Amino acid sequence: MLEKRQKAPEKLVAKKPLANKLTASAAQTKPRSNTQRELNRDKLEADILQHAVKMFAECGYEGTSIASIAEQVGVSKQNLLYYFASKQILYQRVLDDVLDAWLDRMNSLADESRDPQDLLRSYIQAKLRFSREQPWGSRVYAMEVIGGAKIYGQEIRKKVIPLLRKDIATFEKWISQGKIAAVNPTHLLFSIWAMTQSYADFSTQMTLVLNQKKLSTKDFAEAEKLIVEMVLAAISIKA
Amino acid sequence: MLEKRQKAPEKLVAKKPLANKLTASAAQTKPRSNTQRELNRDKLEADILQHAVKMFAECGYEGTSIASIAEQVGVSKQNLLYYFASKQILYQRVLDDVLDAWLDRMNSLADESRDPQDLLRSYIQAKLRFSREQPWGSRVYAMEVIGGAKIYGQEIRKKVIPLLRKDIATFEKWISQGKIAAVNPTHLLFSIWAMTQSYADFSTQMTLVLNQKKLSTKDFAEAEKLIVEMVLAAISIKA
DNA sequence: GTCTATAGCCCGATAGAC
DNA sequence: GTCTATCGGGCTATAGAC
Repeated sequence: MLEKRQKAPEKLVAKKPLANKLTASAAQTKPRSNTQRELNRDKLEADILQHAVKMFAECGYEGTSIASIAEQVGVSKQNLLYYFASKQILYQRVLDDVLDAWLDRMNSLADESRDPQDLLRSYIQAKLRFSREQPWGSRVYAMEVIGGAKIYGQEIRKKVIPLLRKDIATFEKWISQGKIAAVNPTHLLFSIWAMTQSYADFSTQMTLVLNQKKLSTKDFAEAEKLIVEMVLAAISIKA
Repeated sequence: MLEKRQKAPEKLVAKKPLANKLTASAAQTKPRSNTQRELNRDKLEADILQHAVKMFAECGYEGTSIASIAEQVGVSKQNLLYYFASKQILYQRVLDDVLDAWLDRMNSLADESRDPQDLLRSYIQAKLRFSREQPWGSRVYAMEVIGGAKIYGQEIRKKVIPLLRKDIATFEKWISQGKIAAVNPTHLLFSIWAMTQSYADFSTQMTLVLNQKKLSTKDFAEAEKLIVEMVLAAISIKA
């Protein structure tokens, strides 16, 4: 099982196969045509990534064949492999993009000019919005973590864990400053993460309960209201 | 993608391949030997299911080969296929057992002799205990749901959704009786589910944050304390 | 960059001897 | 019930023509 995934332990650089240096040198002779080509390449890359994230979310890493992604995009499997040299590189690029988009949205909790209440409200809003707008990315990330993060663990260690620890440290500072109640900061963060994440990961089950085809804007608004209420109640200092 | 999974749309009965009627007739001639055989068969079946749930949790449905499960159990792939006629039947049996064990543990919220506070505390405790004691089952279920419940959706509709709706109805009754605050009952249940479930599904990420090899009893105790606090605070009627 | 062709492997499942 | 043998098919990835 593991051998299959790890039989290529060489450094897999999830970057564009033909780097921009090529573009730079060729741009001196045929600037316009080359720019056009570059645009096409970026467009196709974006197309591939967009379909890949959906298929990985629906079928998992092993359950998704590059042929099926290529079919959705409308290119040949071999052509897809020209842009992404291997399935694992494509998968890592998908997760890179998910993390980048997530990091973009999540403001830091460390802004000292704002109240903990305000910051937590924004944090919950941002994470819920990510679940709503990028459910496939959330799900691919979730499946990777649930399976033990066999492929993307190192990147999670580098990019996600330090951020979570920083958020926990912020909670601890608030507690020591008497700004919020002395709740367990680690599990508070885990709970916020769990509640917001689940609106992407478990939406299938939720829509079955609600008897809807998909979660509506109203559902997310009500979710936000309840989660914010619960978290603010948890950190409010009892009289 | 889908065709592969659904190319066998005949009714897949996830039951023991050789039913007990065989045992009953043979038992009249060779009662002891047959009972012994039956015990061996049950033991082997249990062994297979135990290893299968771990592998499905770690590698997903498509990522797990029946050969790798057989290897773990110590039988041949063909022998495994004698007990479970196909990979999909084995997978469904795994999920059947997960649901059965879960339903066993989860007491109903409908016990009218107990307070909402007590019932919710027990509910959270039971669900957290399931995450702690059967993390693999929880993860297999989670992965199935995240991927859209393509294989097990019908069973979820039949067995899980009605229960969740019943729990929500109980919340609504409590609200109408003035026993708890008028929170959104649906999203309250989603939140409880999310927070408790995540201690199985996201334990990989949690242990990285905590810098531990695995979640400890103490971690679960602290989680329970915070989740119970948050939920009870949410349903407490403001003065 | 896109195509055809195919190598090389793993997989699920079956057939049939014992 | 367990074994050996194997079929038929899908998969990733590469080779090489254009």
